[in-house]
Amino acid sequence: MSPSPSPAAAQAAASGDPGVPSRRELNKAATRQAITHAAMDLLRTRGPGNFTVEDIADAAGISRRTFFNYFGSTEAALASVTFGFLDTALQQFRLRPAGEPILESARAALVELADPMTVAPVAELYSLGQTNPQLSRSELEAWDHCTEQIIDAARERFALTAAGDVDELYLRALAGSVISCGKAAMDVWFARCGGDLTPESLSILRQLLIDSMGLLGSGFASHSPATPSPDRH
Amino acid sequence: MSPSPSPAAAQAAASGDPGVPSRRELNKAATRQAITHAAMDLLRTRGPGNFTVEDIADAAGISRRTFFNYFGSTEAALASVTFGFLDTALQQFRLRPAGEPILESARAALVELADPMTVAPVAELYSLGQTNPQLSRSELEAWDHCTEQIIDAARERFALTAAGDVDELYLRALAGSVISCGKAAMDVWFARCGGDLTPESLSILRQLLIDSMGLLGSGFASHSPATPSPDRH
DNA sequence: GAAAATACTTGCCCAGAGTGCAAACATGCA
DNA sequence: TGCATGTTTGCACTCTGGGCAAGTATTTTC
Repeated sequence: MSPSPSPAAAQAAASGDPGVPSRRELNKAATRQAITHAAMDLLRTRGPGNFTVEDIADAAGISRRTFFNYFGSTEAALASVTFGFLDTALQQFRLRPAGEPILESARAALVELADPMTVAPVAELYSLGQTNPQLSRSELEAWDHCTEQIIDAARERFALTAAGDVDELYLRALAGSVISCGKAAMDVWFARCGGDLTPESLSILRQLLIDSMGLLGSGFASHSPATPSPDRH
Repeated sequence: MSPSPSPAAAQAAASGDPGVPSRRELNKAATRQAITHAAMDLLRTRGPGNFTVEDIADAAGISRRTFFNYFGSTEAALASVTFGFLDTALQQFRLRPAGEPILESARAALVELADPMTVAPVAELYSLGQTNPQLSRSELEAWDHCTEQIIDAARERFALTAAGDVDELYLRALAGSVISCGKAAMDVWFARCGGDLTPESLSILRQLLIDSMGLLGSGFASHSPATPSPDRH
């Protein structure tokens, strides 16, 4: 309808993201959404392992074949929820000033996750999928993928401040540990609060994330592990 | 043939492991071995993704159906190699004195992995499977499984020295970080030495494992990351 | 040491996963 | 409008994974 939507669309397609999304992009995004929604619905109503790709496709109003154009498996469709969640953290991390200590950046990025809109889908996925090994495997993959991305982000940042080569061991060990600690905080939170989304529960999550980064920053100071540690051991 | 194999066998079956393994146990162990060997062979000769469960079964001299009595998938069969590898580390960890600082125990356990016989199968698996996403997923699972076990081992240990409740966050964050650092060391080693098994290469691996534990113990002290840290840059 | 109990293997069968291909359809661009 | 390019779909096919029941090996009992 608009006289010249084309150039804008072309630009959007050519460059990365910004600009006006084309019709095709909108369609794809909508289909993607429809699929994950349908998958989550089925997970809720039938429980893990009790529905097929065909069921999801039907519910999403597409063909089985098209489902596979978007995701490689039921679990992948569900894991996209976790991917989105972790991408949020990653974005936050990238926004932090380059001069900041890296653990501080990580802490800040992780704390952003303790937000109702952000954590809700993951909390639900977690509580529904707890028992299913297939699902857990996909979750692991999501966390691992995030680790890789943090490594890249951290490498870029260091490349700015330090000349010469970056210490790969430092990078990978740090990124892996940060993610592990984030995961640990989430696990403890789920175990303790059952994925509750009340403000109190979220503030517990926030504190757990902060504490886990604190532990990491202090080298897991050999305090008696029964002492939660905020002040001296 | 022997006059009374039965009582011994019964005892072996009844109790956990020790004692004389029964015929059945030997057969099962042999089949298991045959499967993983066959799978590794096929991985070597045809490359990842280019052989089926049926191929493995044929090569191992069993039926396809029997394969599935042992492993749920091709990847699971291959991942058993990694499981064995990580179990070695876990055993070492459990053998450490309870009073020792936990990071020191972890360091000691991980260093044991830098042994030709232990690391060889994993090194091969790693170099062959690098590209295959299915395989990597199974590897992730193995590391995660090991993390869970370390958590259990550490919890037990703390239960001895500390009264009262154990801090779950501390436990999970620590175990996760230790494993992540071990993984990081392995990754860097593979990238640098390509899974070489020469003494020099193994000594590099050993040092990487030690260094990664050092980083963890120092809270990733905010040194310039380009400085590999043993002495000053 | 033979028969009964138990564990393991195998073949058969079936539902579902995942993928290549080509025809139909939608969108973008001139 | 009409061509180029991207997306969806149906179809056919191979492979996975697992239930079941009959067959075979091992262990236990008498």
